[in-house]
Amino acid sequence: MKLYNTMTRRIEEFVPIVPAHVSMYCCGPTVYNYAHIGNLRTYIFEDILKRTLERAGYTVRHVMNITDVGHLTGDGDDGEDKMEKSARETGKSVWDIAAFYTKAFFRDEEALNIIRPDVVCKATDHIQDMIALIKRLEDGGHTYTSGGNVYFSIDSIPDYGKLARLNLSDLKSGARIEVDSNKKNPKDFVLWFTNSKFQGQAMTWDSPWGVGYPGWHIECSAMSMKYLGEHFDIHCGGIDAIPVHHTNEIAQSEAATGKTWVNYWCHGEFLLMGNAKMSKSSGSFVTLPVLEEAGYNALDYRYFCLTGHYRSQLRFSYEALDAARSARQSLMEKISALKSEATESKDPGEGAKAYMTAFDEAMENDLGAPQALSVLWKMIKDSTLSSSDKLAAAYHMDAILGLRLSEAESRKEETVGSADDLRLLAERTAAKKAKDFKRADEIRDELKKRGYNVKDTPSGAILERIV
RNA sequence: GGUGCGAUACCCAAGUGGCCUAAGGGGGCGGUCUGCAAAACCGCUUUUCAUCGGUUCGAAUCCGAUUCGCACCUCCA
Repeated sequence: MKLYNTMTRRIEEFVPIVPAHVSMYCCGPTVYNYAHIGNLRTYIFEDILKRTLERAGYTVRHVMNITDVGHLTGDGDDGEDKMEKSARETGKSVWDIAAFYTKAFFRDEEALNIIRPDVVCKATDHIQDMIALIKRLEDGGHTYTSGGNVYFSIDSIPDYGKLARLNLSDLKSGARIEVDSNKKNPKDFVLWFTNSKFQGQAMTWDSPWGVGYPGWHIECSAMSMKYLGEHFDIHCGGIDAIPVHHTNEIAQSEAATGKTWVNYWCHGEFLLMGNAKMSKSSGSFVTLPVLEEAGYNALDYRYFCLTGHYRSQLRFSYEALDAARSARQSLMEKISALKSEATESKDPGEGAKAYMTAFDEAMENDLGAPQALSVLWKMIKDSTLSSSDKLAAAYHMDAILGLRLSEAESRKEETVGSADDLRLLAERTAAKKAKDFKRADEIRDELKKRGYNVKDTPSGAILERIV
């Protein structure tokens, strides 16, 4: 299994800390709003990574956090809590907001056939773990208190910014924002707030430094170490997390333990909307339910994501999504036909196995999903393979692709349409036989109005729901 | 101002020194089948990889310049 590691900027052979086992932490959603399809692209990438690791023979322990304490918005470390803002705008409590959007998030994940992580941990359930970690940093001399807040001092460690390859002297902190005057170094960041210029925070906890709430980065360090240990294999997220969030996570985690924290850093690229990235803060964004209401299946979006490499920007457009939908529907149609032709389930023959191997090789080479998908199509169209072999190979591939191919309806079992619809269909068949084509076409039009296409297959006419 | 990344045929998108006269999908066109359609199947849409120059026996792939686009240095997947 080969993976691109952001830390080394190279594709490396993956070597786990514990043989045959992978510990993987993924930055989860901040639940103050719906996830948009750009967010979801990253979770699809992580799901594909996990499935591929399992195919490669590893047992994966997958941990994801839910940021329900809210990251801040606006200027520097002293902004307004997004959850507070959302709560104020909707008139609900911050706890209600978090619960509502957490539920919505997992509904989207389910629709996209993303396997639920082994551990899903909420920040608000782990405040004591964060406090303990901050205490440890304080004892190690990595913190200072200023203006009521506890800061992490980046000058207390030798290699701050190594993931992002930040050149500290060239950075213009404050080029776009005002620097917090309490900071000794502009890149220092808050571990614990007791002093916010926004009063009336609903979420506060007691701590050795006073009543307040944790900074943005400490939750991922505290929870990942709690569930995966102080040294684990893979940490995932979106590329935007590299220069600040992951950089600070590394700083505080390695300062606390004094050793390497994570071996492999994997980042998913952005989904572009037109020519710009999709973002929550810009106000307008597309969610999965928006696509579903427009008549797309969530899996059309999953397929769309698979057509591009996870480390390349992918441009979203409805034209591209239409293409993905056509391709996926055609694939389901072919699987459906194979299901009715396949005779017995046995070990696939050599020809099919060659495709399966090519598929796995593409996936295990830094997740070459687009190439893997092309292997699937070539296999499907290979006339030298039996239907049984094709079906077995397709299922093997779908264990990673996650397109729910096995749920394609078999033509044999297909019973689309009500009794009345089927009676009409039979009447059309009779009319055709009697060469009453006028009547036959009338019935076909009527069925179309009812939402079905009529398909004349070698084994007789069938109905297909118009999507 | 600094730092990364990208530009591939009608569209999306792989490929990163010879197996590339560029995978796969979508769309379009033509054909087979059909009473006609739809579906299915077959073929075409492809000597071409932003531009210019260089390295090399050989470049979409490496180097340099140019143009355009994106991202990050503020929260963001």
